[in-house]
Amino acid sequence: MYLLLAAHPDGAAIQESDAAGVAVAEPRLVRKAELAGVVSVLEKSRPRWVWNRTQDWYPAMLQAGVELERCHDLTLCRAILVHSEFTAHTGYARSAEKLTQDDEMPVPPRVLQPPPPPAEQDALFDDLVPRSTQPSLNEIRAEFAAQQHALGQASREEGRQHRLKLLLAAESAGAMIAAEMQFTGVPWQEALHEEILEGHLGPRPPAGHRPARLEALCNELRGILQSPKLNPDSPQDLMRALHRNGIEVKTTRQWELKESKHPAIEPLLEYKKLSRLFAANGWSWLDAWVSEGRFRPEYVVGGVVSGRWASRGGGALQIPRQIRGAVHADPGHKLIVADASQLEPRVLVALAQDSKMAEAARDKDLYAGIAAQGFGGDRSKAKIALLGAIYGATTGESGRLMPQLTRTYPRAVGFVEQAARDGEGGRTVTSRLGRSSPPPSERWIRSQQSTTAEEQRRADSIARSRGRFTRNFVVQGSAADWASCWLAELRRRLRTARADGLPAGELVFFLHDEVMVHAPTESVEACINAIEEAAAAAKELLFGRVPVEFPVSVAVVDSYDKAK
DNA sequence: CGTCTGAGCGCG
DNA sequence: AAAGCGCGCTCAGACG
Repeated sequence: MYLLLAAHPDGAAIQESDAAGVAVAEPRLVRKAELAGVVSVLEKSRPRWVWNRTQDWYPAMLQAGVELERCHDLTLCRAILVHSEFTAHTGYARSAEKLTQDDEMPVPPRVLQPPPPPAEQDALFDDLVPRSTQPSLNEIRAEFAAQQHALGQASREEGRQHRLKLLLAAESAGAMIAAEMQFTGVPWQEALHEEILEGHLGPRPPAGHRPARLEALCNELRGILQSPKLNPDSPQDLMRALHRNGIEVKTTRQWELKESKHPAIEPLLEYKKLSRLFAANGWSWLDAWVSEGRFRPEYVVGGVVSGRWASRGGGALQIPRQIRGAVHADPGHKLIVADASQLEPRVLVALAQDSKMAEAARDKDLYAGIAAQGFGGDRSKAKIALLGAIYGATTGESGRLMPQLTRTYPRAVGFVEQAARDGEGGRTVTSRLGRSSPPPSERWIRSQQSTTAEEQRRADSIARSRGRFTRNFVVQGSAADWASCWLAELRRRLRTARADGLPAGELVFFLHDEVMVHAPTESVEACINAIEEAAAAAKELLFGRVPVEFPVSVAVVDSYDKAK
């Protein structure tokens, strides 16, 4: 059962349709004030809600205490279907404008409208219905029908249609999970965060001032470098001061500074580290992003072309290890932090069906397995070589190890090499579930008409760059497919437990290949089972019964810094 | 005054 | 030794 939901001048319009997007009942108009109640009643028949964008509707419903099971996010699904190679031959994809590699927009609007301005926090029920211009019910129905039709035309070869359908469901589930996690928030103890800050920086300084510890280091540097007005935050200023003191660096990056033995280096590196903490995750960050013991970041599902999530505000996907101690479970609760070990190389094994590498992947530590098979037991070499293959390294140690890797694993290396050649040649590549890379950038297209030798060199460089992108895309994108399925399967299991009246954890954080569940202590064991079952289910959904393991490492902790 | 870019560094 | 993929954020500095 599909329920289409659209904004309407008086509130919202709801209409039931079949799987093809054909209306099977009259539309029903619902006033704003009644929407949450009506939706909550309709939810009992477990429909799939079809709406333009999850973030226009779902956050306000969560505020009103209404949780939903499933949806079809037309905007996210459109972005996938328009670009997917599995539907490239359909009228739907052909008539759509494509974004290119250098575009910013997630998807060009056709039926669907641009995003509304950010919602006002204090007008909850007004926001239950999106205010700005929104597609009408007819437009929603037409777009849904067009998407379902395109999906039906997708190639059935090798289960492609099924995989793409799965991707759309997982992406839509992801949108709901993102809204739910933002609503729930990451448990964050401000007092612990402040302790960490004070321990490193000293007491909170007045606005516009450096904390005591940074001030002291700054003065020390000014003395050592004989530069009384030095601003260590200015790379240019700093560079000049270093050169005046005979420290001949080309950049002021950490690794390059570490080369030098000069007495200024140690306090400088210390300054940089602390100044980063102060600027990026200091007291102002705490003021801006943490309230009532929760950090509520905004996730951007589909924010990365590969299918990974991005985030907006608060740097949610870059919580530094330094401050992870502030992420702390509530009383009577635990944090369950699970990550998929060495996800990308394992995904490569399954994609390439490399049975030799699959043997190595039977080891809980894949890199150790690889090391044993061809790198004389040297784990770090094995790791560098394999990551180099996935990223397209050509120089340095990683580049030197490539021939050895290729000899041992011709299928796995051949798979990423093919993706690289496709990208260099301007073709698109596709993840396991059917998310395709964007077509080449304008630069790539223009560079093809090069005539002079100089232009040709430039063109080769642009092509190789695109090759590295597509090489990585197939692996990163398929890993993102896996992670989306993992997340959706985990959510399903947690919801089932809760519906059965059992104590159940809540998903509170997701980071590419890692999830965090905040769980009542008595539910920890069940949560761990759910996490592991979901991982196994995700593998089977993507690859079927292949002899490749996707082990999950699970830590049950009070605070995030104790995981890993 | 605001907006943009590059450097640098945080995360996977 | 510091590369090869994907991001977001802050600051300095340049520009309009």
